[in-house]
Amino acid sequence: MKKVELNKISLKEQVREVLFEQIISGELKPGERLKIIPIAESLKVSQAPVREAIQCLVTSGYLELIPNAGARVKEFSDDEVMEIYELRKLLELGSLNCKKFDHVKTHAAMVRHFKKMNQAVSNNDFKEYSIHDTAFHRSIVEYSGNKKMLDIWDSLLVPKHITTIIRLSNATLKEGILLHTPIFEALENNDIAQAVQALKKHYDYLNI
Amino acid sequence: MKKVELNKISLKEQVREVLFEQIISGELKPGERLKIIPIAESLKVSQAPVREAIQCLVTSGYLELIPNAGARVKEFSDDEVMEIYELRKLLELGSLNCKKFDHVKTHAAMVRHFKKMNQAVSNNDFKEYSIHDTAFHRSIVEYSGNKKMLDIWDSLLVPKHITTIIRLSNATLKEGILLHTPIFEALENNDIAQAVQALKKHYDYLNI
DNA sequence: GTTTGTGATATTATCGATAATATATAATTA
DNA sequence: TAATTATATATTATCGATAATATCACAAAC
Repeated sequence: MKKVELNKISLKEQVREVLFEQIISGELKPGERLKIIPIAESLKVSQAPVREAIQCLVTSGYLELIPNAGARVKEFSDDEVMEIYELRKLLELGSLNCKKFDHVKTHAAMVRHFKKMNQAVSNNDFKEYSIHDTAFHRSIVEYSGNKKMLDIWDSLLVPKHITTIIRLSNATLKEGILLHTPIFEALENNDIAQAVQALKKHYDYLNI
Repeated sequence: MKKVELNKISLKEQVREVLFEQIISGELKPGERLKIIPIAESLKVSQAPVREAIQCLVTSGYLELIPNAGARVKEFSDDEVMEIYELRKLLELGSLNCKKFDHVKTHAAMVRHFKKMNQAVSNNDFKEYSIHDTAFHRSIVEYSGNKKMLDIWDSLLVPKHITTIIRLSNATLKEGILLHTPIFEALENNDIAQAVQALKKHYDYLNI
């Protein structure tokens, strides 16, 4: 019988996933340097796949490259964080106005994540809250019908995640719930204009 | 005296630039495969820098990677092109509404490029027209004050360039001029709302 | 005539070594 | 002591070779 190996992912890709996980989990902190040989040894691969994985993460904007001095986890200034939020707002509002925007699917996803967000508030579970808050917003862009738009929205996620996970408190969670309610209520009524207003208010509240 | 070598760019970066140039110039056509060893030999470098340059271009979305079968110049479907235009429209309109948007600098740049566009129409120079058309739109995003926004806008440029350069005719050039005039006239009067309307009309004309 | 199998070839993915460069430490001078 | 230089060490950038995988052409079977 022929030996079949489906889904055999390249080492480069596997290394990239490991490093990505370490970046968003905070195990690798902003500013921290990534050294090729130690990483290669710990993962029991040669330098090449590690180098390539790092290159990918640099191009994606998660790492910063200092020539001949390696890559570090990118640090985001307040200005950059503000830029990223501005873009998120723009993309989410733009998604609502896309011709192919599917408000039914968006609303269904929102109901699901909104419930989880409420549970997370009860349990004081910041991480869980953060996950569903993100998914809530993502669903708007997801059903815009514009894949490239979603790619770009996703690319803004890591810096957002890194910089906000620390600042969450129970009070902000409860405020968060209040900000999201009007958005999917508007979509429940198939009122896009109203949803746009509610989303604008959400971001206004964050001074964006 | 100590020998200083400024601007010594890595081979990977140099290879990336060469390949990038070949992609936007059309020398490498959509769908065409990039083979590492021939490229390495022709540029007189080893495989590693070529591989890394290709990885970068894949991550940037200019090339497509088929595992164990190399990279090809990405082909863009009509749907994808439409998505890209939707995003351009969104980013340019969003830029006009940015807090830090500098309409004075934008207008100055526009005047410059508008003149060149008119010259290009007289000379029937499609390439020159295309360059200044792009620069015209880019200046809106450039002076939005949001660098990340400009990065994203730039990343949409290659597919746009590849897919439109072919379709230009003298008639479309003349139409183009008419579409751009109201935009910078609005900015001349410091009327952002009017500029937004003019830009929307421009994209409406293209059915976006 | 179409499908399936087989081997030859081409190409990518990965490897570990070396050259180029930066960083850290010690020695030297003012 | 502070600044400078020399030396040692660490790390990246690049290299060319090998292993793994895909592609192609052609023969054999149905």
